[in-house]
Amino acid sequence: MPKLDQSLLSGLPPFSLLQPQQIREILDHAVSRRYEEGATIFREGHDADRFYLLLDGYLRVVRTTPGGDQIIVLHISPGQLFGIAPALQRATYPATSIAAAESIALSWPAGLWPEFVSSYPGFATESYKTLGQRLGQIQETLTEMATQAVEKRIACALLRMANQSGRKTAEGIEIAFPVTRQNISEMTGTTLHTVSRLLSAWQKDGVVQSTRKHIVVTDPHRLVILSGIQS
Amino acid sequence: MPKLDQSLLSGLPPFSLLQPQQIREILDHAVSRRYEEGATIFREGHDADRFYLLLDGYLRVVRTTPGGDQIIVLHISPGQLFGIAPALQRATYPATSIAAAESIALSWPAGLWPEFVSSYPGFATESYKTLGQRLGQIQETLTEMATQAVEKRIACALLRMANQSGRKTAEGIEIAFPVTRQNISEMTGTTLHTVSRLLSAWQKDGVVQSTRKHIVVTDPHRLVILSGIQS
DNA sequence: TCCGGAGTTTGTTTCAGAGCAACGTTTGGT
DNA sequence: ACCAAACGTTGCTCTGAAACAAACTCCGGA
Repeated sequence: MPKLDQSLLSGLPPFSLLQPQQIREILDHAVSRRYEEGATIFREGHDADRFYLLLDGYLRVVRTTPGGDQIIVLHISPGQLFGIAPALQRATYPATSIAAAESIALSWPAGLWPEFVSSYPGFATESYKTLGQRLGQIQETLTEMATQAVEKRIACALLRMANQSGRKTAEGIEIAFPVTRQNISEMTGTTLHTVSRLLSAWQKDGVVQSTRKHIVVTDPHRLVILSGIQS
Repeated sequence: MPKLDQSLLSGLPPFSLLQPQQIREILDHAVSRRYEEGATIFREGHDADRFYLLLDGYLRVVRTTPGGDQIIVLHISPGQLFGIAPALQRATYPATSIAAAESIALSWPAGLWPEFVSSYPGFATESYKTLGQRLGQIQETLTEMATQAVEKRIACALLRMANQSGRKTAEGIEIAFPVTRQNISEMTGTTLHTVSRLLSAWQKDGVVQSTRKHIVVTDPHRLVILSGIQS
């Protein structure tokens, strides 16, 4: 178990109002674990017995259809709570979460949630705020999926990843975790073939630059235009 | 303002644990309003200054794209809280809600939410439970949208409406509020043309029976098969 | 009773994108 | 250093569903 430090939590919104003593309490009850790329943190349908906080890395939250198709519902970045089904009175997790890159997460038993909410000021507020954002985000994805053509959906997906995890580099905005064409197709409800073709075309146009599992958005502005977002 | 009665609330999950005195308090702060079919309760992007409870009728929760396309994110049935953006620390509503049939709703100022949560036992728990279900439901719709063909999506949409608002009649399960082909197309991300064709075909096969704005599922079992759900 | 608009049906045309197939390339394990 | 597996590319075909077009039917209001 890695060494845990107060500073890990004190900078994060759900815990930022707390006293050092309280943070110590929280860490005392936490289990810390490292997950390799591709490892599963919890599975859809399993007992929702813990809730989690991602310290480092990136996660994919994934649902599988009875037919075996997968789709990526959202990504989790460091500092975010996830697997908070227990807070919503759910008996089981509604989706699977998988490490997109090597990741570290803390977790607590589900039974501790009410205690966190009542004992730690701002914790409930911040958690439900996150939840609200997530709900809004999914609604947006749904809308997009229902109304936009494949090309725009893929552009949006790239922009969303760039926004959430983008590192600025000399060439452009680099997506901070490994992404395959298959992954993008699972975010947009298309096939890896179509994604591959589009990415090639965009690369030719100088909008993106990609090697296997690694994407840099070289011309964000043009991608925004392709995504069809206006404002 | 219609007359409000204790029994209106005492049977609903968020309030079922409360004392008559507490319910009286809640009603004292509530505003009750009637909405005609097609009326807007609140609009996407507007200040989230109230939260609501649907007493009677049915609502559509709708999002509009910059391009002017609409999609129906979910339906609200009597007894459900809605417009609870304030509870999620959102400044604005993320979607528009429209009365699908003549409806009656109570509402309270956003500022009262924290008080409800702290004063009324079980209120927070039940509300967040509803929220969890809704999140799960939207994730499911998203998955469906991303992986299933139009025919299956429409079958699923019909089943969902039948489930949520179905009245058992001699002919089958009747959807309790007015639905146009256009509406169904907005739930499934297709065109009213495609919906019309499919509904006609299914009518010929004896699976559904529909007149304008009114649908009865005559053979639910066959519709389940068409929807591709297995278990 | 007639009119107009909202909702529905049906036919035809068109094309984006899925499906299939085959091949190329990178990567990590032994 | 090699091999196998994972990942990516590209061409071709074919179909599901959108787009376009044109009536038809029902309903409420003047």
